[in-house]
Amino acid sequence: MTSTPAIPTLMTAADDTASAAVSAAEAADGTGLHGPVTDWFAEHARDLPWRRPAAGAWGVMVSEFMLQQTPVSRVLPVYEQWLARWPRPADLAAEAPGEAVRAWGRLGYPRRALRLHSAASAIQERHGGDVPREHAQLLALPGVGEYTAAAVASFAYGQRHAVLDTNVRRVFARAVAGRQYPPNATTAAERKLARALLPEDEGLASRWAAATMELGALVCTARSPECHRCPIAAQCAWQQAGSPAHEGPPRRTQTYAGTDRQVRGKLLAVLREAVTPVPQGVLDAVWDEPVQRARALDGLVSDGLVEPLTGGRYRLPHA
DNA sequence: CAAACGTGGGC
DNA sequence: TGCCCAAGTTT
Repeated sequence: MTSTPAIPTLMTAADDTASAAVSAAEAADGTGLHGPVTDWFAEHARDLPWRRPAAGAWGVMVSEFMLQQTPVSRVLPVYEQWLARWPRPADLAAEAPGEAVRAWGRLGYPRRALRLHSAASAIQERHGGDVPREHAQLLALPGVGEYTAAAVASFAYGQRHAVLDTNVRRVFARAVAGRQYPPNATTAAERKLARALLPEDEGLASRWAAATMELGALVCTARSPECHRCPIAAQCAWQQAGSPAHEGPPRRTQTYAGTDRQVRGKLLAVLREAVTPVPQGVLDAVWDEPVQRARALDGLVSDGLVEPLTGGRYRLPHA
């Protein structure tokens, strides 16, 4: 290392110490963080099915859809059944979308099931049935955003991409910016930092992405981080600052009880279990407030999650 | 860019 | 009990 790559700051005066710490560590392995974090990962990584070589790019992609806003423990059983039933994108694409919604079970955010089905169809039509390798082509698939495109390219194909999920953002917020939590929405500064911290070597970059994510999931957790188990605790800006509590606007929380979302969930739960079309009256029983109930059902229909039939009957979408 | 979008487990 | 949080994307 003869030169020190520029490490962007997170743009606040409070981050001077963090920037200095990272810049100083540059002399070692690029950041001083790569070795400790990837070594820790090599020893402590969970043996998750989508990390096994047999999972393939499709397995990785399915897992990424399911893991969006959803804990690993709840994904595991659904993932196994899904891959057993639809081992390739073509297998899913050949099914009615409603079957994807049904198999999604209670994972939540069922539009993901619909989008995964659409993505499988797009893969079949545009990419000959193989999950594309290029970031731009991944990003063009339904339900694939910035994070998922980078994750599939990195985890499935070993490419060098900044993978910025909630875990990584929290790790960087603490280790580098010295803050307890990252901003509510991903910022340009965070993207810049993630790119700057990315190891040059492709293989190492891929492991780094998975390792920082795992560190955030297992050690540097939101509620009660276990800093005594952290491989970079000694270099952590937040630790060095005395673990200051979060400042600024409260992190946005979502309400659920009494919302349309809850009603949609109840309606769809009935339709998932039904083998034959469901009469309006059965759906009416899940929620007593008629205006909200109708609005929720309309929403499900316009989202393509529910198909209205003649005679006021409904079912999961067949095409 | 804020808001919508499910569900369940932990503390 | 009730709030917080979980590998985001879309509009």
